[in-house]
Amino acid sequence: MARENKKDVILQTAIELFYTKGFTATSTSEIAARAGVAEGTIFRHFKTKKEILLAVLENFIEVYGHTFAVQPIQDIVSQSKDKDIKEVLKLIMKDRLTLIEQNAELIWIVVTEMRYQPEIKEKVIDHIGQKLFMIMREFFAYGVENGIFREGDPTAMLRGFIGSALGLVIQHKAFAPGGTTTKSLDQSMDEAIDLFLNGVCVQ
Amino acid sequence: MARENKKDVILQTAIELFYTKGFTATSTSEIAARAGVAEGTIFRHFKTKKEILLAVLENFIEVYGHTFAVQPIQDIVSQSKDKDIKEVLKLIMKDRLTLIEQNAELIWIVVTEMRYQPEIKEKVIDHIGQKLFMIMREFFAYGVENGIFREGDPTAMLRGFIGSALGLVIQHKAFAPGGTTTKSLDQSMDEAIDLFLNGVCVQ
DNA sequence: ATACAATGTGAGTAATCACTCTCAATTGAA
DNA sequence: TTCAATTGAGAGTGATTACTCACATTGTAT
Repeated sequence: MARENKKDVILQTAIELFYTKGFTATSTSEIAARAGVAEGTIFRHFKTKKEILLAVLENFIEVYGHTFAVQPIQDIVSQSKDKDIKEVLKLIMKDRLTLIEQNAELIWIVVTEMRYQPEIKEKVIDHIGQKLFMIMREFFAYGVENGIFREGDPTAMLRGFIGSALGLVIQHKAFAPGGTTTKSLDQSMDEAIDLFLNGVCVQ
Repeated sequence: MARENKKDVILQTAIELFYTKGFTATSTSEIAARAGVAEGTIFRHFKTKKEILLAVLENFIEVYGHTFAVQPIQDIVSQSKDKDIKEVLKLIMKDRLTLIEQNAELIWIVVTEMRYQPEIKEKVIDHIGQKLFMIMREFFAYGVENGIFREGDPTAMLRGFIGSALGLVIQHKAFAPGGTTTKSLDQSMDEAIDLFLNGVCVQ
């Protein structure tokens, strides 16, 4: 019941509802009811409903602007000395995939609403896109230099990686319940990473 | 002004608006205004607003249930005899990617709304998912048998392929205008296909 | 304890929503 | 032409929307 708490509860409830129902389909009255606060309280903390979405976006940017982009480089530097570098790469990718999977709700909300609201799109591109692009360039450049990756456009590699991750997440989040999927997420990740690294062709 | 025309005009307008604004954010009055009909006319042809979305879905199923899933197998069977099979594969993938690119609006609407409306999800899984899964199993099984693909789960391969395509489409549809992308879609496709076939690692 | 600002509340508001209803225009068959 | 059915139209409906406002409660500093 602390003061700062209510804002967080509202935000968390909003994320849940935005994910399950969509932004426009979620009413402020429903957020209030589910958060256990009065509707007026929402507008005490957020000027408009859209501002809640923007807060969600900042949450997203915070997570992915830092955790996603900065950490893996530190990891790869500290761990790549004594281990097989391909294994380290796998670990890092798995770590990234797990992060994506864990924040699938945030990702979904931002990616979908990005298409409808240009301001969000710009923010995402500015804060995530460029940073991610630069980091990935480093990431793949490092791999290329050490003879792990072949020559190629880092953007294409990044796109492929994100595509693989998205495919995984979509399958598990959207199709898994009620579908025929019996494999664990961990196993699927291994397959996806292997496929991303080695392709489908016989070598 | 023909009778059957108005229904088509309404549907087409709805697709445009659903794509640019989202389903719930699009009002029936706006559809009516943009389609140049009275609001009552909409409900003469569609019982509810949701029924318009279901009509969009059937449009989607029609296109992808046949054109997308059935035809490529016929193509690969008829063409793989005398041509380099890897080239045939490329052609087919390119064809599929183009189809996805061309129907990106339909795909977006269905994929997003699928998450919110269980009935749509079921229909998509029943009509597209399973069909696509079976076809792809054949597709990759054929490749494995002929020593083109290595052993592996067709589902993972399918997921990777769809991921690659999604990454491409997302990049081009969501980021391209205003972004730093200068490459043609064709070139990006080649890169994506190459990456999907051979992976990022040095062989 | 008192004062003051910050936070919480819920009834209230105008606008908009999906949808209905009544009636006019158009159609096709006789 | 005549009749009946289908289709188009648009004002009207209750419900719901995001948001406001006057007031109650809380926390903090003096």
